[in-house]
Amino acid sequence: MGRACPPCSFGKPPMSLAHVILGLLQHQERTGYDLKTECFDDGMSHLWPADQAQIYRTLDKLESQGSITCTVEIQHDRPNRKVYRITQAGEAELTHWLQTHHPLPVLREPLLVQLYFAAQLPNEAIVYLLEQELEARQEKLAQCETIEALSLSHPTASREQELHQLVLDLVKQREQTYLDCLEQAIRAVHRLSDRNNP
Amino acid sequence: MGRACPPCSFGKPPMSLAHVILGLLQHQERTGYDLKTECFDDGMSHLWPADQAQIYRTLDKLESQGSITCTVEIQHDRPNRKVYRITQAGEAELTHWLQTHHPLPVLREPLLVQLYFAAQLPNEAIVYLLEQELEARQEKLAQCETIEALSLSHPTASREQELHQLVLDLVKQREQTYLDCLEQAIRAVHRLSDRNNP
DNA sequence: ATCCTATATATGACTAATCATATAGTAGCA
DNA sequence: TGCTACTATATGATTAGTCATATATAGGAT
Repeated sequence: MGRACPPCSFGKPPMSLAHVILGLLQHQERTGYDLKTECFDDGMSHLWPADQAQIYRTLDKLESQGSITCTVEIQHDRPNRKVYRITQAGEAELTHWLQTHHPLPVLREPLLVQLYFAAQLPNEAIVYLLEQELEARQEKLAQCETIEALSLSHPTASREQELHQLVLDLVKQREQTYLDCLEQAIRAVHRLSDRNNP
Repeated sequence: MGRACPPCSFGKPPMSLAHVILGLLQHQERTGYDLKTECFDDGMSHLWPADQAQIYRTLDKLESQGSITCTVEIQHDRPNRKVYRITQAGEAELTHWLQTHHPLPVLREPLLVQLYFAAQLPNEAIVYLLEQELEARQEKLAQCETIEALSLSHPTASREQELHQLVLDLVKQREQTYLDCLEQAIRAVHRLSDRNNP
C-alpha cells in the first residue's frame, strides 16, 4: 500500500516547524541555541514562534530522518555546540514542501466565542472585553513595527529580503485588520439593544 | 500554595472547548451527539471546530469537575443517550470565563513561511502557491455565507441573535481580508525582481 | 562569597487536538 | 441477503506545542 519512501517524509503530515528549521539551516548552519536566540526569538517570532524544547526535539527528528547532519564543536570555556547543516535530502524535502499547498490553519479565537455567548453580559462588560483585546492587539502590532526597523536598516534589497518584507507587511496588515475589526465591533456593541439584560 | 479552589477550575489554563460547551448547554440541554451534529458541525464550525472524541472527553471532564450533570435516557430502538445539563457551578464558571481576557491565540500560517523562504523558487511557482491558497480561502468564505443564510431566516433579532450575527460578520470580514491580502501579495510577487533565480 | 546571567543541551510531564477504530442496534435500500 | 447510513458513546494512539526543570561552566556584579 502507498509508495515506499523510507528515508524521507513525503506523504506524511505537515511538520511545519521541521520545515521552518530546514529553511533557516539552508541559509546558514546553526546550533539549536542559535536557532532559538537568533531566529525564533527574533525575526521568526511573528511568523512561527517556537519553544526551545520543541526545537531540540525537532532537530533530533530531522537528524534521524537524514534531513540534517550534526557535528560537535568542542568548547572548553563553554558547553559544546552541536552544529547542524542541511543535507541534500533535506534540501529536496524543503523544496518539495515549499511548493506544496497546505491546509488552511484553523484559527480558534476565544474572544469571538465570548462575544457569541455574551448575551447575558451588559453592554459595558462586552465593550470592556473588546477594549482589552484591542490593547493586546495594539501591543502585538507594535512588536511587528520593531521587526520592521531591523529589516529596513539593511539597504540592499535582495530577492530574499524583498520576500521577508512582503511577509512582514502581510502580518502587519493582518494585525491592522484585527484592530479595525475590534473598533468596529465596539461601535456595534454600543448600538446593541440592551433589553433582556441581567 | 495559591488559593485553594477544589471544585472549580478558576486559575487554571484556558480550556476553551469546555467553555464553548458550557455556553451551548446553558442555552439547552444536550447529548454529546447533539453537540457534535447540531452545534459543532453546524453553526459553531467557523468559530470553534471540535472533534467528536474531544467533545466526549471534555464532557467527562466537565462532569467530574461538577460543571455539568448527566442523566441517562434509556432508549430501546437506539443506543441510550447521556443528556448533559449545566449546573450552578458551571454557570458561575462560564460567567467568569466570559468576562476574562484571554491571551491572543497564536496563528501559524504555513503559507507565510513558504513565502518567507520562497527566494529559491521562480515567481510563477510562488504565484501558483498563492493562487491555491486564494482558492481555499474563497471556499472557506463561501462556507461562511452559507451559515449566514440560516441565521437570517430567523427574523426575530434577539440580543443573542444580534451577537451571533456580529460574530459571523467579524469572521466573514476576517476571511475577506485574507482574500484581499492574497491578491495584493500576488501583485507584489509579479513585481518581484527575478534575479538570482534557479 | 554569593548571586545572576549567558551559553548550551536534554528530558519529563502535560494540554489540546486529530485520527482511527470499536461497539451495537435500527432502518432503508438494492 | 448484504450494504450502507443513522444514532450514540468510548477508547487508543499520535502529533504539536508548552512549561518546568536538570546539568554544567564561565564571567561579571553585589
